[in-house]
Amino acid sequence: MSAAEAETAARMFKALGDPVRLRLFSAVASHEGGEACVCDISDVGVSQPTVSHHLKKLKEAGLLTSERRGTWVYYRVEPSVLAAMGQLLAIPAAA
Amino acid sequence: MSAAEAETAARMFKALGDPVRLRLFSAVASHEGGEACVCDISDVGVSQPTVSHHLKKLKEAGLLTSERRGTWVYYRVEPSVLAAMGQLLAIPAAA
DNA sequence: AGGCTGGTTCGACGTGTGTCAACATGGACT
DNA sequence: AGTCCATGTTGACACACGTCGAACCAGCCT
Repeated sequence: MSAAEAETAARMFKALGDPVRLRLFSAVASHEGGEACVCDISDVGVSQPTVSHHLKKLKEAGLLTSERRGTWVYYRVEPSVLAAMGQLLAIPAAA
Repeated sequence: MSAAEAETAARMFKALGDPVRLRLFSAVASHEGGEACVCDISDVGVSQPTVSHHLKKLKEAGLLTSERRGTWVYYRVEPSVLAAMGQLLAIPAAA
């Protein structure tokens, strides 16, 4: 594994390396229709600005995409990135 | 996903959220026999104490186990933890 | 015993990260 | 227009993290 590959992949793992972000990500992923508005998932024990901050981090890492529809902002998971991470873990597991 | 579950899982993702650790982990996993001694994988661009520090972090996260055999210390991946992480990513990918 | 090589631990330094309160933005509704 | 509500942004602070050099431990070798 090259240094550049590691840099890219580590950014994704790092994005999930926080309990709050992991719960937010899981909440979006398991929500009906694969998308959720912020108001539905902001009960994770931290203040609302902190939720927004973490969602921004997840978006920067490429794990989520956001879209504004009227008053609310909806977040959706990016399946391709998820598959890449899963494959990265599956290879050593098979060996 | 509960707060306790997120805490545990986030520790594993966080452990892989560093390029150096990701390369070390990948090197151990892809090494012959599923195990590697530190001297075989310590060419990742950082000093040797730093390598030891990161290996300790991976061990604390439950991703690696270490065993001393004579002069050398061998590290090995923990397959069960790997499978748990993969499942955590596979569930949202399928939905 | 004494030295040599491989690994770990310690102490310290700079940087990054998570968190919040306060403020700004942007759309809906009257 | 003007107000309200849902989000995002900014600034600031404490804490954790990555990194290194130096000191320290654990086995082999002569």
